[in-house]
Parts: sequence; structure tokens; C-alpha cells
Amino acid sequence: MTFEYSHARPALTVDCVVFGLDQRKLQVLLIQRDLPPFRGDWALPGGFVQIDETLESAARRELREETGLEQVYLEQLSTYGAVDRDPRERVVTVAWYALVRMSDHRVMAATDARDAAWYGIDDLPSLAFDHDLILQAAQKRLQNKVQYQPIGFELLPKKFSLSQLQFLYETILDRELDKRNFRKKILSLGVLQELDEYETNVAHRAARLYRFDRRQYQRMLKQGVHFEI
Amino acid sequence: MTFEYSHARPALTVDCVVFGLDQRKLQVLLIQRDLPPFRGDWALPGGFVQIDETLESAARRELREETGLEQVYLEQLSTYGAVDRDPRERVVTVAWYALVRMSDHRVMAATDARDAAWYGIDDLPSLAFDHDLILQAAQKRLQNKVQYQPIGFELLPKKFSLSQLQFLYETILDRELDKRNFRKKILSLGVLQELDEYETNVAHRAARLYRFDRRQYQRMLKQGVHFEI
DNA sequence: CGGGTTCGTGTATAATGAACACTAACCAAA
DNA sequence: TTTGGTTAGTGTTCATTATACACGAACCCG
Repeated sequence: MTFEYSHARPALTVDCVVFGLDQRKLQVLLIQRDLPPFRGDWALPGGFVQIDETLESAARRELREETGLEQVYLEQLSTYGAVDRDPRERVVTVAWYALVRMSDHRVMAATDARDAAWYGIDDLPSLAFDHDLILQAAQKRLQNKVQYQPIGFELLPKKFSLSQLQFLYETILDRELDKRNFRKKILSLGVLQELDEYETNVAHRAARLYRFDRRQYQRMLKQGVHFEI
Repeated sequence: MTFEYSHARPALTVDCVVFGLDQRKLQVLLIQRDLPPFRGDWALPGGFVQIDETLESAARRELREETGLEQVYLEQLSTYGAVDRDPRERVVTVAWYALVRMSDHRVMAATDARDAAWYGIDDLPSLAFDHDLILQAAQKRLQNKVQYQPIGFELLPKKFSLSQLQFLYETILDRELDKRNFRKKILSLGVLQELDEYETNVAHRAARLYRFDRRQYQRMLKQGVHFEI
């Protein structure tokens, strides 16, 4: 079956920059292309938008199909439409970024033949299309956004220590933070629920665990208070 | 001539939220549709992306064709892809917002048959498609952005008084600012060039005029200082 | 039980934000 | 020319927030 239009139409795709955090570094999930163009190169997971799905649905579907990820934090980044960004034909892509708990989503099955792998953000291969551009924009957006929205928690296990949280901010923002000031600030926001649980299997004093309390956050917003690191 | 594709493709459009500032209020430029759907309704200026132009080019072209505007500040907002946002067929639109100096761009010629007019932001007609949604998002974005980027100047004449600038921020942010604190802050940024010119034709003491100094701003950025109101 | 490692905590000082009122300049109208 | 009306322009004080900084407690392991 074919579809006819009176004017030429750009193809429309979605691409996702998927961030994860491990013990060391911020990571990005890439897939290896097994079709031309850029066959064998690494690229952002993504693909064509189908005619009966929203842009977000398309992004989530591609994530599921290419990387096995579901129910991740997902937000639109920007749309890229350089005329020659795809050598085959005109392709406009709506870029998204996702935050995943690497601990929860250990499994990484690419249901089609391609490979998928995490790469350290400072250790990336060169990417297909304009995907390095998109990735850079996503990183900047993430850096900005974590400072005024509590999205960083999406990268941590549900229960985490304050040191883990500080490490997250230091890693994303790429600068060191003062331990005491950080704890003062984050606790004063009142959006962390202090648990009666502690780290286990550590060779030193175990840290108390906390959980992000979405309800407290909503309440905070209604009072016009701003989350800000 | 027709174009054939093996899969159905969404149509791709651009739409622009054009902001202007007059003596009273923040204004938005709308056009009146003379074709179905939503014939006779007001809508954001916009139209189809052609196969050989970038998204930004398309936005600028549509602005020129429908409103006569050229060389305005233009920035991508977000992309809207609800499946039923256009009753005719699947249409995905890349939304932009523009800031114009209403003083410079008095002329408002719609080269096609439609009407174009400024509407106060608090006095809008109901809009075609999901354009009210887009407009609301644009307003929020503008409110955020003026607070950490010097884009407000794009709405003022090249030479302006500090009172005009304060009025701009008060209007966009929809809250009152303290006169002395505002002046202290904005001057301390060192991005305003003090001119030896004053208002004319005012029935009271004439205010000194200033000009935004882009070079000083760039220098400021390089030193890691942040613009912030 | 000693060494190694991370956890958890408070205070003092500097910088920034917020509140606040009067005189100066200019025009217009009497 | 005087008076009234309107906006311009200007500093200080106090409260709040940001920054810098060090050591004992807890726990594991060998």
C-alpha cells in the first residue's frame, strides 16, 4: 500500500537521549545501527512516528522496541530539521530525553538485531546523523533542569542515601558541592522522607536512606515555594 | 505532481506565537482563517513546512507571508502532535515564539486575504486547533526566559528608559517590582549602555535612555556571571 | 582491637534580597 | 510667573540566604 500527497512531506521520527547513572558516571544508552546509512555506527534509539500515535507514544514505543525500557521519565527536548541531516531524504526528528534507574532496568534487550549499550557521557563514540548535537543539547537541558525540578530522583533507586544524591548532582552539574550545605539545603526543602533503613553491605558506617516524597513536593509547589539546588 | 510513500506521513507545520508590547499590555499577533477548518476563527500564524527549508526558515517565511514581519527574535518552543489536533488529517506542528518591537513593525500587511491583528494577552478570542494550549505554553516560557536571558529587550525600542524596562518585566511577569531595587539590579549587571539622550514629548521630567549592550553581555557570560532578574 | 572509610553534624561571616520616601525636573494650565 | 501634576532618580537598614570550614561517631574487616 502506498500513500500519495500533493506536496512532498518530510519523514517524521523521534529520537531519545536516555540517561542513566552508575557508581562512576552519567551514562547514555546507544544502539548500534545495522542498516544504512551509518551502518555499524552508534546512534540514539528512535524511529518513525506512526500515523496514529502521538509523539510521546512513538518515543516510548521505540524505547521499548529497541532497548526494552518501559515507564521511564520522558520529556520533549527539541525538534531538529536541518535539511540534510539524513542523507537519504528529508527527515525531521523530535528529540526527547529520558531518565532511567539503571539499577531497576538492568535488562537491556534489543528486540531487533541491533546492539544496545551504555556509554559514559565523557567517553562517547561518534554518533550517526546529528545525534551528537542532540545529545549535547540534552545534557545541557538536564544540567539546567535538575537545578529547579526534582527530576534527579528518576536516576536513583527509590531508596537512596544523601551521599548518593549529592553524587548525582555533582556528576550531572560537573562540579563539587559542599557536603554540609548540600544536606542542609536538600533537607530544608522538605521533600525527602527519612526512612528507618540504612545501606547494607558497605565496609563502613551505613548511611540512612531517604525517599523522594512526591506529595510533599506538590504541597510545596502550591505554596509557591521553589525547588532549587 | 504527487508524492508517494510506503507509509502514511503526518503533515508538518510551524506555528508562531508573536509577542509585542504596547503602552498597556503584552500583545499577541493573530490571523483570521479564511479557509476551513475553523474558518473565520483566529489562529496563530503558521503553515506547512516545505521540503527544502529548515524549520526555522519555515517559521520565518510564514511570518513574512502572513504578517509582514521580518528579522524578529525567534525561538523554538515545542512540538505538538496530538493525533486529532487537526480534524482534517494528522498534522504535527513545531511551535515557535517570536518577540517583536511593535514600534518598529507598525505595518502589518497580510499578503494573503486573511486579517491579522494584535490582541491583548488577557483579552484573547478563542483560537483554532490547539493554539490556546500553545499560546499558554509560550507565555510561560517567556515568563521563565526573561528572568535569566536578556531577551526582553527585543520587545522594546532600541533606546528605552529604565521605567519602560521595568514596565516590561512587570507586564510579562505579572507582578510589581520595586523601582529602586530593579534599577540597582539591572544596572549592576553592566549590560546597559547609558546614553546622553532623554525622552521627548513627555509632560513631566524626561527619563534618560539606555541601550542594551550585547558585547558587554557576551563578556559577562564568559566570566561565568549570570543574567538574572 | 586497630586501621580504614564514610556518615553526620553547627557556626561564623559574607553576600544578596527586600522594604521603604523624598527631592528634582519638567510640562501645562491658570 | 506661579502653581499643580506627573514621573525621574536616588541610599540605607534589616532580614534572609549562601559560603566556608573540621572532627568525632559508626561500622567493617583483617
